[in-house]
Amino acid sequence: MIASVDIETSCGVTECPGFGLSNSSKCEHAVHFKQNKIDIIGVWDGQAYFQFNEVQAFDQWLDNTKARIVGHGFKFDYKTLKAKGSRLHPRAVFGDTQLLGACVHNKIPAGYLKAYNEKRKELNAPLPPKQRHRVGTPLTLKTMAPFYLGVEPFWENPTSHDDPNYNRKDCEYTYRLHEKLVALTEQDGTYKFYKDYLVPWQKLLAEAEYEGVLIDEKMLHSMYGEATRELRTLEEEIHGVVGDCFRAYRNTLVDDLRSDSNSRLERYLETRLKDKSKSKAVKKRYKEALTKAEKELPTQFNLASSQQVLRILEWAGIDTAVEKRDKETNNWIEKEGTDKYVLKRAKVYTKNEFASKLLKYREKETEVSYLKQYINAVVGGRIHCTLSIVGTRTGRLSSSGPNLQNVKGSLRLPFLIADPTLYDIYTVDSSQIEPRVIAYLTADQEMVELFRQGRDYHNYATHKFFEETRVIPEQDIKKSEPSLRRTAKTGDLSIIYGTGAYTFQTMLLLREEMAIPIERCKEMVQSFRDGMKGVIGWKQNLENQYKGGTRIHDRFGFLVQARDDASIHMTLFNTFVQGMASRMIFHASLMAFRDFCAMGIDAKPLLWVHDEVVWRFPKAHSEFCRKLVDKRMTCYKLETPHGNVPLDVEGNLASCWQK
DNA sequence: TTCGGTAGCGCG
DNA sequence: AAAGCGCGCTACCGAA
Repeated sequence: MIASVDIETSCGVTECPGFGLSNSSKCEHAVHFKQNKIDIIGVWDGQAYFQFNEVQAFDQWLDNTKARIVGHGFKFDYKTLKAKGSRLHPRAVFGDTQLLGACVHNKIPAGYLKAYNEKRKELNAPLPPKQRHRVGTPLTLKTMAPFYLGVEPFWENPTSHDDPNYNRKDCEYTYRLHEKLVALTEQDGTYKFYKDYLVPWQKLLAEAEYEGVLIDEKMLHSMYGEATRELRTLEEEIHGVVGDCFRAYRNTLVDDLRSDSNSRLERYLETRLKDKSKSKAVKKRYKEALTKAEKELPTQFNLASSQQVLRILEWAGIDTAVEKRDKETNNWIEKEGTDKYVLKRAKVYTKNEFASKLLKYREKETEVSYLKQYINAVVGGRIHCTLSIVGTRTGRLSSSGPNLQNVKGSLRLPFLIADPTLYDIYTVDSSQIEPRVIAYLTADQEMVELFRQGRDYHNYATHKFFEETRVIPEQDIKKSEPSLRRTAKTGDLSIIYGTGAYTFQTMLLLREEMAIPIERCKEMVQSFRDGMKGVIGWKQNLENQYKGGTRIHDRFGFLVQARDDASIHMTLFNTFVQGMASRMIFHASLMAFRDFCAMGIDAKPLLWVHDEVVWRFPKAHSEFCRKLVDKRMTCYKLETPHGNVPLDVEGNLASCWQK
């Protein structure tokens, strides 16, 4: 028997002012599986609706019926149920309509969503803030049920989320949606991908999110304190330098206030004031208000304001002109910017010291804001991010709440990941998986041979970029031409995806602080492309097929799609390579995890950063586990007419997360 | 006061 | 076409 399940939750932190509220401005506890409480567990078995308030009753029902459960975005429900003591086993979880929705070809069109969200806006207007209808996306039940089932859109009262009637509706619609979307995906030929990969992947993610990663809170706080102090020093230094500039800026603000005050006063005296004898008193009032406003003006620049930084940069003689693409017309337009590119340009081309100062400040400021995020995210000594498997078009994972896929290398020290007395932490990444996947897909003979012979891709690329280096044996490039190799490394992957000379120049400036004339960049890009004719040709052919309506699937059965609002040339091939690489790594972690489970070894992957996986291994078995994980990551058969492309991994066993 | 868009930045 | 792609988060800022 299949049954759909949906739970309603609210803040479960008794000392929180939002306690018991499902959707309040007080807190976000209702959506954290460790901080929420369950108000309703609703179940629809196709015939009848049941409701439980206690997980024990739900477990009892599950034991009796042996139901196979479907849900919508059920990972959250699963974690919450488990955290409240439910014995719900992953085996009992049969499907998820959100994952099905990601697989069906006929997705909700943009126009439909637009209409939905306009209606939403209308209904939201009279509602109190923070208690409004949430935005409808292509994968929310609120939009999927009306679209695929033809039922009326249903607008829950957002202030009382625990209304049993709404829960019943959610359960029923999930149940019907499941039947409908299974049929649709079977027609589309995507059901197999959903069943064999997405559902098991989702279950693995649920286990990892549930466990979370252990944090050394003491270290985290001390790093935050230290970074904050350093930031303050850098900030003071900058404010000390820009004093003149600030006073000029402040004068313009004062002038603005005065002229604004004057014009409002005049208008008032002319049009509103009937009793002219009161004009003196009015003037006095305006004068006082003006003085007060002037007193409240800032006493120093806000360095987080790009508008104000722009003034500083102009004062410091830094060129702020940048050229960007207009989103609508796709034309190049002149703009002003204060970003890293502008600052590095000033630092490298004109040796501007102020630019260096600001770069240092910005870097520290980012560290502080990241550390703050992590401090706020710790619950019970751990951070539990959410890993979304349908959040990206490419099929990569995305991480949120907080995003643990963009943690600066220098900030990874407090991430113990798991109890160091019991576990070793294994950080393993797949070496150069994207060019390897490219070699496999394109079956380019040179690239296949390159990897088969265990050679280095960046050395190879250096030969493609710089004709004059071809007299040097490839294996000697790294030590005899390190600078050229770094240049090649900067562009050897992205140029295949579409990077041109101008972007290449920018990347060289940002990453290597190299100042290369554009003509030289053009030559390098051209030279590289000429050397990669096989790969570029395959890419072109893929794009032509896609334009002709061919459905492109990767070896997992994943449908490869270009971005709607961008050119196929820029996104299709990248999507194929990036996504497939990520699926290979993720699936390898599932295979290894299953191996460990079968052997009774308590090893688990806890974090995925695209081509990097962070595991915890029981100390007694870590060497064995390491070998098995490496094997699972490298055992894919990437067959080409020129032989199989080998894979390679680089792993590090330690007591915390390694860079 | 809130909302939505933008700028900027981190990771792969 | 001077065409890298893929994400999430914070602060700012103008409009409502």
